[in-house]
Amino acid sequence: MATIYQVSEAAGVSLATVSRVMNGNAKVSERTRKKVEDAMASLGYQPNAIAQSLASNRTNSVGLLVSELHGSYFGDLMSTVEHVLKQNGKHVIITAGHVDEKREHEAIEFLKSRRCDALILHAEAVSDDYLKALVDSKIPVVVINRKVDTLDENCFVVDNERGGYMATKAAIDAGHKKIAYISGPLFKKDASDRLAGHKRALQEAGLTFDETSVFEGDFHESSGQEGMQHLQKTLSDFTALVCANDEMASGAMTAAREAGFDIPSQLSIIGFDNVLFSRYLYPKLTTINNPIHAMGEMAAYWVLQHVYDIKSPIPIEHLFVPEVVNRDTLGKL
Amino acid sequence: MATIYQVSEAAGVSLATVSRVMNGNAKVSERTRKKVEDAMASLGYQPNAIAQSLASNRTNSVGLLVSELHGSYFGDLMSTVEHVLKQNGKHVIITAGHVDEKREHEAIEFLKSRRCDALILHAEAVSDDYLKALVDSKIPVVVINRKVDTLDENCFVVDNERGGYMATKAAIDAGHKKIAYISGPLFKKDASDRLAGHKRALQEAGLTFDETSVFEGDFHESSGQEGMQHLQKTLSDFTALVCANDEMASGAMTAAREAGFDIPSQLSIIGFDNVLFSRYLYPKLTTINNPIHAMGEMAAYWVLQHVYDIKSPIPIEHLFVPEVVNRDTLGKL
DNA sequence: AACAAATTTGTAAGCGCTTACATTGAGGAG
DNA sequence: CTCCTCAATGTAAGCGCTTACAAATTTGTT
Repeated sequence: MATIYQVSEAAGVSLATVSRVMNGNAKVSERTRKKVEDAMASLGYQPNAIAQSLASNRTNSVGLLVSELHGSYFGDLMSTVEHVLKQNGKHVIITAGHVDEKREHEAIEFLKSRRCDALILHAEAVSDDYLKALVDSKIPVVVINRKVDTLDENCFVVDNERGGYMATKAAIDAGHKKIAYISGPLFKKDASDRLAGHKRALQEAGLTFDETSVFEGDFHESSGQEGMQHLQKTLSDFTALVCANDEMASGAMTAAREAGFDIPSQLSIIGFDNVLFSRYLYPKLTTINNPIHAMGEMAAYWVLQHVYDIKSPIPIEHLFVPEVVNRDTLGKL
Repeated sequence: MATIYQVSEAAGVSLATVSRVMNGNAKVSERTRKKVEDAMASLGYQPNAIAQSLASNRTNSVGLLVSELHGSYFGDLMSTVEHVLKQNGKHVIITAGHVDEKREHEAIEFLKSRRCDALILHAEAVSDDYLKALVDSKIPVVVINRKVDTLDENCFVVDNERGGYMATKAAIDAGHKKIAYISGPLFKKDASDRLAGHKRALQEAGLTFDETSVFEGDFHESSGQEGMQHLQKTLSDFTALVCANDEMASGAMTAAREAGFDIPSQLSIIGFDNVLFSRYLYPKLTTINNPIHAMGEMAAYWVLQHVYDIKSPIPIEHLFVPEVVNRDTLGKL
């Protein structure tokens, strides 16, 4: 593997000059530039990014922490962030935190040790204080899908309360009066916000909220099944079921079908997130769009603007609004 | 950010000693080790991975090229590879090639420029010659889901021909005589292999293969829909449809349903890959398991063994066998 | 107690780059 | 022709580590 030294020798110039043509930031005469470029080409020279980073204190890479490397939601997020950043010559280093405090922490430390120029975090398990300390530590950080008190400028979130409200409102508008709910784990902010929205919609419509009509799941498909089975036993005659995410909605659909319900004529189901596969379900799932694509894009633009001085083509916004995606699982009553 | 120099000063030892306790590879007395560790802790020292890499010529990171960052197939692959490697203290740097020769090439060059210790490639677009040159260039490389002639030792593949055979055989065993096929883009080896298996199963059963019974898709859902619509017009009375992947099977199911077919009583459908969402489809898709998980794991173990001298817990194998996953879309005739 | 061997620690030379600063050489002004 | 300016290039000091080798210290022997 050729080094800059060999290139400089082949071209008959100094190291510094080779560096200059590589980075294109200082004046180099046309003639020497040509010589250097020829030398590079003939040696098959490839700069050592590690050495560049060490010397320049810039890695041109941004760290991305996701909870999992699989699943539609994170797939979307990774794709989007990578797309925007790569277009601008920056690279993404992806790590997974698995919704575990220790592992998230390690993952973030790893990204820091790789000297990423910035971090984009979908961190669910680490504490607010840790995130605040991180921001204070000077490394540019943005947080996706989580609102940390004094860090408004760094957070990009969807209005989960509003989304939960919209889901239930949609059911109410379709004539449903008895609406069950399968929530996510309520210690998670997004889960409890969505449930709060559900309650608000109920109240606004003059319907009374009843504890027994909600089942607390864990955002995974299986808990959607469990939830449906449970609700069916304990709660009579509900005609609509709002689920706090699409995975659980899918599980609930399976359980409902097994119990002999036709969807949507006998039971309406509404999901949340609008992940890719919600379209593949049968019937196609009516859900709330979680603009993860837009958030990822925005986070990437924020980084470009704040870290690399590349102006964002769109104004930076921090709060995203969800919307109803009407498909086939919500029936009119 | 503290440096090794500050630690050495605080601990009252030399740089080298600090380095030694960090790496734990040379003898250091208990007392000095303690001093150094205390100094590290009190300074919140975090080694600069970039500098370590430059000096040691080891990055402890392996590059992973996938075609896309989203989708179940690649999600599985990334998760598995990361899991195995992280357990052994190695990190994964993920890039996407988007099935485009130029972009795959760039992605690989990026990984090389980051001085990854090894590369795990799901490369679909670059040439065999390029891959051979890469292997020759001394950087440890493994190739997933693609067989390159002289590179047996570096390739991990599923027996696609056999998988195609099994899919069609399953339909035949269930009593089907007229079987349609939606293939992937035939310039791709896996797609043509699967089709070859299909033909062999037909032949073995004494059924004649007919060009008009196959539609060439592109592995995406929409081409499954198109394929179904096309076949339905041009081909009469087929009772089973084998699709070269699950996405297309999903599309075909949608189109079939729209055309009024009941699955599986009127039309059986078989997919390929057994990606996560195949379980969410309704009816649940009968498919061929593509052991991407096992391949990813094996590739990671290969790297651990060949690059880091960590013995693989399982024997290294290069050819993986697919298997039928019986669910609900294949009906008996 | 004296010395060799074994163990622990220190010294300093890189790893492949970037960049502040110094040098060189043209071209223009007087 | 001399002096100055400015653009182009070179020099060399790091960036924060690892590691061969040398030096110092400890341990074991007799």
